[in-house]
This record gives sequence, C-alpha cells and structure tokens, in this order.
Amino acid sequence: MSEGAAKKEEKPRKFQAIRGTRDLLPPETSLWNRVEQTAHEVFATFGFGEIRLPIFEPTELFARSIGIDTDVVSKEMYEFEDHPSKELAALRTLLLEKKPIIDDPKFFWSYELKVEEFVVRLQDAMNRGEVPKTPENERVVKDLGPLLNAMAFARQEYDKGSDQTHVARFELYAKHIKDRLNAVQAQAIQAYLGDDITLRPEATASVCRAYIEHGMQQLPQPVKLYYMGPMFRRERPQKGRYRQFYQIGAEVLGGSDAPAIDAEVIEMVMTFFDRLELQGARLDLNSIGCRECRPKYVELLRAELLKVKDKLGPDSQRRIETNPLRVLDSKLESEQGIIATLPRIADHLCEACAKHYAEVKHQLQLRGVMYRENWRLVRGLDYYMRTTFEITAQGLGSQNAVCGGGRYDGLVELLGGPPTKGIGFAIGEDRLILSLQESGKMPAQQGRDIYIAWMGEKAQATAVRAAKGLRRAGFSVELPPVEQKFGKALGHADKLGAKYALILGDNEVAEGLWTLKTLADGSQAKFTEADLLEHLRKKE
RNA sequence: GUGGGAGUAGCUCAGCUGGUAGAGCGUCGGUCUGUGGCACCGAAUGUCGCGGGUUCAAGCCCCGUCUCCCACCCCA
Repeated sequence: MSEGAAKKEEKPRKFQAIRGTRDLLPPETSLWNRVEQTAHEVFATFGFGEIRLPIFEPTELFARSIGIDTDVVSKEMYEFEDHPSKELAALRTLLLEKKPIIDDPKFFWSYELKVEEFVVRLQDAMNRGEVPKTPENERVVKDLGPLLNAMAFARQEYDKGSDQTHVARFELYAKHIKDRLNAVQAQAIQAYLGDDITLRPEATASVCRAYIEHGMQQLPQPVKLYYMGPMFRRERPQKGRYRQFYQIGAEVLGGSDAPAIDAEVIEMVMTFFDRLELQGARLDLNSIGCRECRPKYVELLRAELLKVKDKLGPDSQRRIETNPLRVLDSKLESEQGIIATLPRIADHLCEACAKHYAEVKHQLQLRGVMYRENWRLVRGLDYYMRTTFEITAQGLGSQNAVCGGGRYDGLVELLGGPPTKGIGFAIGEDRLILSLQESGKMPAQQGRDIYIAWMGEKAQATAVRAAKGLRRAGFSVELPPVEQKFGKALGHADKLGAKYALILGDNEVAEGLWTLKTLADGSQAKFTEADLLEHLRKKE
C-alpha cells in the first residue's frame, strides 16, 4: 500500500477561542493580578468583604432585576436549560408551556416511557437495597409518580381524539397533564427537571440574591461586599468589549440611603484608580430621580421629544417610545443641538431626590473627589434610581467607560427580600487594564531570581537541594531538567532574565562552596550553602 | 442585528502586469566539553483563513464563507 495516494491525511481541527473570548497570557496576567490585588487591598480599607458568586443563576433573577425589556436581558444573555437528560428536557418543555418542540408525538411517547422506566427502576433498586433510600431518592419517586399518572391519563385522551390533528391533540395532551397536577407537584417536578439558567451578565442581582438568601439583614448594616470575576454577554466584540469580560464591583446593602454612603462608594473607586495611577479618570455624576419623580420627567421628556421627532435620527425616534432617557446620551452630532434644549431632570427632581443629590455632591466635595455633573448621564439597567455615575478613562476607543454605578433602593425587595437600600458600581476590568496599558503601564517581564547552572550527576542532587532551599526562602528559581554545558546554561539564564546564576559543578560539590554569579556585571563569589541564603536575603 | 477594514511562518510584515513563498525578530543547534549578553554559520516551522470558479498556471483575478479588528446599537 502506498501511503501518499491512499488517503488524504486527516488533520485535526484547529481550535480557537470562541468569538468574544480570549486567553490572558503572561506577562499580561501579572498586571491583572496587580489590579486585583490592589482592589482587595483598597476595598478592605473601606471595610468591604469579598463575596464569591456562582457564574450562573436562574434566568428569572436577571430578568427581574435588570429588566425584561433591556437589551441585556432580551438579546444578550447566554441562556440554557439545565436538565438531567435530553428526554427530560422535552418533557420539561411540554410542562412549562413553552413552544412545543415535538411535532410528531411518537417521539414523545418514548420519552414518556423513559421517565416511567427511570422511576420504576429507581423504586426497584431502592427496594432491593442497590440504591440507598435517601430522602432525595424517595422524593424523586414521589414527585414523578403523579406525573406518570397524569401522562397515562392524557395519553388516553390523546388516543380518543383521532379526528383532530396531531398538534391539536398534543396540545390537549399537555393540557391534561398540567390539569392533573396540583401546584406543589408541578413545582416539584419542575425542580427535578431543572431550571432555566443564565450565565451572569452582571453581578448586582446575584449579590442581592445572596443577601436575601443568607439573611444578611441580620448582620450589622450596611453590608459591604465586593466581587470580581467573569461576566457574559452575547454582544458583537470590539475594543474593550468581549463576550466574556471581567468586572470588579462592590455593593453596599441595607442601612440608610445616606448620601455619605454614595459618596464613600465613589471615593473608594477613585482611590482604587489613584492607586493604579489610571490616567485621565473622569467622574460624571447625575441623579435620575425615584419612582415618584422620574416617570413624570420621562413623560415630559417624551412630550418634548415628540415635538422635534422629525429632526432626530431613526435610533432616537425609536427611543422616544422605548426609553426617552436614552436619547440624551446619543452620540449623533446632528442631534446635539436639539438635546441641549431638552428639559433636564435636575430641574424636575422631587424634593427628597433634589436634597439627596445636593448632599451627595457636598459629601464628594468633603472627600476631595472631583466630579462633573452630567445631566445626560442615564443608566441602561432598570433598577437604578437617584445617584448614577460613570467613570471614563483615556485610551479606550469608543467604549470609554471603565466604571458605572448607582443607587438601586428597590432591588432587594423586588427580588423577594425586605425593603433594603442599595448602591454599587461595576468596573470593567478589561477596559481598566487596556487603559493602563495604553498609558504605558506594561507589566514587568517576570524574570527569575536564580538560575541554577549545574553539570554532572553529582551536581544534580546538590542542585535539587539548592533549588528546594532557595524556593522555600521565596526566591524564584529555574532548575534545568537536563544537564547543559555551562555556556548554554548561562545563555539560557540570560534570556530568562535571571538576576543570578548559581553555578554547581564538580568543583563546587567537592569543595562544598557554591559559585554565585551576578549576571548584570559578571562578578562571582563562592559561598557555603548556609552563607548563600544569608547573602541573597541581604541583597533583597 | 447593521456598516467599514483586514487575514501569508510563533510575532511584525514583504511578495511587481497571475509563473506553484520570502525577510526581520523569535525558537533550536553549531563555532564554544567551567562561564551569558556580541558576532558568524546552520536548521525547523506555511493546506498563503476556508470552499468553489476563471486559467496551461492563482498568495495575487471572481464568487461564497469563516474569523479577527474598528464603529453603530447597547453597555462595564
């Protein structure tokens, strides 16, 4: 058999990171670590504790908090069904009144059988003692039992209706199943069949959920938490925007809505940015009112916008209906003149909101935080009220916001918790890093402290021991796995950016004196094993 | 979802009016078996993003497609 002609050699597919995701590599990751480390340190000085949250949550959590009509929820979420098997997924779809995914019921009968088989087998196995009779297992049998009965009944009804179409009969089938299950059973079955799950597009909702779930209203108020980690939105990637992106955020929950809290939260972010020497950070501030005054303002704005509708672009025309506030931050040059003449929310805040806003500004001044009032700053997520702010930085292209935040007093209650005040922010870590890099804050190339140039079998044992001791003392050590000529070894040490080369050859092993070479100037000296550590420590 | 730009070695890129791939950097080896940076010599690495078409001949022309980048939208 001739190899060449026989078959086209199949090359394995080349994988690449999914669109909008990316690998962060050294040395860049050291900058990421520095940023995150700084966040830990700064936030701790403000009394914040770290919360680590799940990457996914029930879809419902985000729909409720962010707002069902926002772009984030309506088209950018990574949403999927969590279910134990494909068969059960079909069943689940049926029970949850989703669009039927089956047009031929025959397929469904097999699923039905599988559920039945599963339950019967589980029961048998428990009876025989092959599967432990845990409360969980017994619950599965108990919960799915009524479902099986309901399915059997519905099946009979389905068979009766032979004069109708499959689809119609199938809908009836689904209806019968649902009718025969009471609310508790339906809920239990749904719990068993799995939830609608979404990769978190942001973390504020999760923090609120955790606050409620762990009864944090029992803790001394307010509760101050921060988090960092990846978020997911299915957007078109561009500069400073990814589908998996990273946020560092903080939330203050409970206690009062004292303006000093707003100011301190903002002060904390600015302190964090200062510490990182972020260039050109600018704070924009606004108040978008509360449930009382905002709707009135929005109607006023809508009315004004309708008067000039024909002068606006298609996007803004659409926004008059969907979200008039959004017209305010339109980037279109042609609309700027019109926008300048529109009524400003600052003039239409209710008394309480106006007072709150004024006090926030005062508290910022008290803290020496520079800000710029921006009456056009609105937030896209539903839950924001009163104080809103945004921080922009240089070097970011068109996505120039590194931080956005605001007050969200009703959110915890909306998610089923007690009435709770809340304010927080989220920093776009990718953008923050980008801005730091653009202003020349490249991470230092990570070098090694010591490269061990060893030669000879005896020397290897010594080299291993030396490496262990030096590493225990906290030095970064490169120990070549195989013997190399000294020239080669030193060249390698040089390329790795090592500060020292520890030379271990026959002489050193025999004498018990190790040679330490300083790569920068080429000088070298001999030390005993104990003296070497001492010497290096002093140098540090 | 809508526009614009770009895909050639690990990286940065060259490649003429079509004639079946090149440089620099990097990597590895050698000059150099106890001394690095320099220098010189050498080597490896490409389905020219992918698929189709035109042609005797396509990295180059045509069509499609994918990916990346930038912008709109939206947001951190």
